[in-house]
Amino acid sequence: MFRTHTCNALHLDNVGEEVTLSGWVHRRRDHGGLVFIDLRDRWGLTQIVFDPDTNTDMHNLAQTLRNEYVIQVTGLVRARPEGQANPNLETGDIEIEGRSLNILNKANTPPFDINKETPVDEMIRLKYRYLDLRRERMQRNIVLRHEVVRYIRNFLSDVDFVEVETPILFKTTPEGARDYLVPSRVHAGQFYALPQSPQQLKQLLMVAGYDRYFQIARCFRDEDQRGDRQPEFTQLDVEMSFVDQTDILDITERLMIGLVETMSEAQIMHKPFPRLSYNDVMDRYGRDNPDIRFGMELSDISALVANSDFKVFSGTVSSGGLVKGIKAKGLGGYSRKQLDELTDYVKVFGAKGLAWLVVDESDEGPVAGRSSFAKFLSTDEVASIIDQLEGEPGDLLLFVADKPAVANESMGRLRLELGDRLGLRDDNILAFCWVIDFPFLMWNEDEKRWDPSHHLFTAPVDEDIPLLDSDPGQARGKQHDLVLNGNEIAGGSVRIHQRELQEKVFGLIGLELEHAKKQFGHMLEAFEFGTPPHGGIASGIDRLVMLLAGEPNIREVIAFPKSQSAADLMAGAPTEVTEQQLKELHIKLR
RNA sequence: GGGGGCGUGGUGUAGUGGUCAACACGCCGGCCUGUCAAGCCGGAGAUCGCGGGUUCAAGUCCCGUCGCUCCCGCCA
Repeated sequence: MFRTHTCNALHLDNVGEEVTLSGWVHRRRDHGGLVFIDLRDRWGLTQIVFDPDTNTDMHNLAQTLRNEYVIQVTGLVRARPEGQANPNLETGDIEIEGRSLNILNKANTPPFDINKETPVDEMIRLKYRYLDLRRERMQRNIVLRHEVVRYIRNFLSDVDFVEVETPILFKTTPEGARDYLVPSRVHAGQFYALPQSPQQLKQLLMVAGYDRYFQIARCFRDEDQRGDRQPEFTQLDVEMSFVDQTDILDITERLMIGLVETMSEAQIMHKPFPRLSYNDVMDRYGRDNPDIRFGMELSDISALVANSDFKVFSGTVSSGGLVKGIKAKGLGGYSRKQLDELTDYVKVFGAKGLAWLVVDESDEGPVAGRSSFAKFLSTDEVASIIDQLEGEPGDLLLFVADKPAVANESMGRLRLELGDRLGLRDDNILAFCWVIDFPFLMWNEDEKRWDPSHHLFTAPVDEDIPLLDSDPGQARGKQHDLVLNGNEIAGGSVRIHQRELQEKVFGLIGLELEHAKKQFGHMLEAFEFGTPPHGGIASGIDRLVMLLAGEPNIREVIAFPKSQSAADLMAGAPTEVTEQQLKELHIKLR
């Protein structure tokens, strides 16, 4: 038997027991006489004391111990001497008087500190991931991740969901992200694709009558990485039959609230979660994943400046653009340099510039002080702008005039930046909200056609179905996104379950029926065998755990993540393969 | 595909044209019987990511390249 207890288990009431512990040498303190060893396992630390008076040979052996040696110790639990307890340790009231020591395995000096949370270059952490995973931060995150997944499984199982595994080797779909392809040996020249999500399969499970399905599903997308995007990631995938959108939102909301209140100390800002329309959030926050922890909403001043002499504003409005502003409370003292920084910030998102105005005090109330543009406007126009943004002396007003997409995106991002600068984004607050009533279709200017704003199988809002013929851009879809502190953490929709409507949508997005049949024939055919109304949602587990753990990127909550260039720095993947392997797969490199 | 940041002993950093590349932690050795980031003393350890160039002289400047990272594009 390697151990009788783990390293976080012993307390004063175990005093007098002979115990055996196994683990890693976390730290050693060698006093020449006494040798103290902090023994570590996943559960915690226990101090072992080796005393030369107890057993000289064993004490000598203890002096040879080094960090990360794997050892087994048997000894007597005893209370620490008066005043020697360590309140920072769960086991800090006791120690083990070492009576026998067995070195199970020696260890090389690790390339970085395991026993300290010192920063280490990410390349080295990834190369020695198995050592990084030994560190407290990663152990905490990986265990949290397990607890999150366990909570989800229990919750959904308790309300009659069935977990079903779906294939990893599936079929390529040219829509959406780039696929990871797997060559077929048996079928020369043909390829499987790794699923970008189990979308089609979960809908087919509804056709099959499983009614309530979920899966902790691995998904694959061959796109460039971000801090919150890995080539393979994990989704909580959910699909339900005989539901409308409200049913999906309600159960997801119950799951999220239960999960977060169990796993996190942070406070949920709004219960129930606000349900906001796409148009509303775009107007107020400039993006479809708003951070509603703080106000500082955007203000559309297009109408106020449509006829002004300032061509940057009026010209933008007359060509269908927007002029949107934001009030940065108390930042009127910003220097030219700081204003230039903010200008550079919005330029990243396509804005051509940033107009600014500092509000000053006067006898008649707030007036324009320093400004990049006020001189081009009438006094009344300036006054109406200050009035609409509720500018007060000392405030800084900022504006972008551009196409709606650019004005919204750049100002929406600027709002987040200002929120950071003003310390308004408190990590101890979790502000969930639903975004619904998305446009059903988005005009694709490059291809001159409509694209589905969510995916091909999303249903339009019932009352908007006639609009599909008359004014498709105005139709809303039964899509829903769950947003947490400005991060999209789940998204889904009610699906189309009737073939006629599905074919109509294919037609709208310019997908030839013949082509559609080739790609999605199995779906279309399935829909004719008695498909229940259904819908669902999928949630990014990595992002969710990242937010719950307070980590800045999802690599910190994934045991073996890829680098930004999609490489595994530990194992060294991807690699070249042998000529023989290529030959079997009918592949010639070029 | 594009833009920014970083790359110096094992780790984290300092060094922005001129001694022998500095400091902390770690490592090795010695001393040390109540530490818990133990302490004190001593020591080893770096062709400054790689290649090229400018210069009397390059860790430092220039070009290229590789890697990590952040962002834009991309991500139905």
